[in-house]
Amino acid sequence: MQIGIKFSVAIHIMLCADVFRDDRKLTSEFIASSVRTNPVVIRKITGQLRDAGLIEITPGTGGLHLARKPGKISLKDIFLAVEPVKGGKLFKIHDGTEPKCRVGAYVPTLLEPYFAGAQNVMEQYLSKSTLQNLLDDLKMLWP
Amino acid sequence: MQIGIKFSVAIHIMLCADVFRDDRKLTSEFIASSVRTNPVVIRKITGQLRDAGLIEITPGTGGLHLARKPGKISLKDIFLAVEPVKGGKLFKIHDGTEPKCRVGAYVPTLLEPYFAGAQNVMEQYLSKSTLQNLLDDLKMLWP
DNA sequence: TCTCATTGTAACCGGTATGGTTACGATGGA
DNA sequence: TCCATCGTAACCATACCGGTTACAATGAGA
Repeated sequence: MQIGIKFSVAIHIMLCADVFRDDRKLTSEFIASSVRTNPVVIRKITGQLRDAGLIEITPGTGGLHLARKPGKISLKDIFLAVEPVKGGKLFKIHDGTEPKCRVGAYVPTLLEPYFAGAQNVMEQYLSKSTLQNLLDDLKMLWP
Repeated sequence: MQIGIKFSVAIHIMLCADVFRDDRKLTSEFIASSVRTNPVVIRKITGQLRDAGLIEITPGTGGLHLARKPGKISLKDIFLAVEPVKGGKLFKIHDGTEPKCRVGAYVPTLLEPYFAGAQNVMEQYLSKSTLQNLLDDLKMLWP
């Protein structure tokens, strides 16, 4: 079990959106060439980022840009935009347990807050890192 | 994308192991009746818990018991025992990105520490909750 | 030694998610 | 009107999930 690549690709897209902002029109074709995948894969993800209000896309002509400053976009924003976490719960809990059993009857209720807490600290952590942080790091890596 | 029910079932098994310790022999059949699933599902998970050194199982005769005190078993121990997180990395990162691109060339390296950090805080959180905490909570729920 | 409840494990199955691809209509500026 | 581009549906191969059947191996007790 792993969280899929849509999250990392989405971040890749957002970084391109800022870095190439003044240099070129950011088409799905160009971004796909940087990610090395199919343009439709990019368009599916940009669609989700747009729905979440993180980017704006010009249909027809083409091109996209960030909807807010990179310092105001967190990794949590991006994560929630593209990862289909069913019902917002990262951890599944088995249900339909035996109600006559001293353990089975309570397990789902019991686990709920523990799982919610674990998910919460992770999202909290992601919300503290912004696109700006990544951009700063990226520029440090450039020759 | 969600983390599967093996984790919650594994916790369920561990709770049974302690609660019914002195009352009955803990067969996969009995545990399955509490979880309301197939005994083989239980045996597959108990096999992983045994391999991780969290429980001991008597083949032939049947029955299982905790390998250490509930206060010494954390949710992280259980999580790592049963969830097949490939390569230990919770977040996948797309690879094969365009090396000639100022963004593509660095994205995988760039994201690594952010993702590791997010995974780390979650596991850290899980490591702070023990089976004993759950047992205490459970007893509070009993009539 | 034989019996029998139990565990370990392989094989299989339907359902669903993933990641990618093709195809085509809709959009909007030149 | 033309044309590059986006939006979206449809499709595909692969993998994973959760469960099920089947059967050999185990070990206590008659």
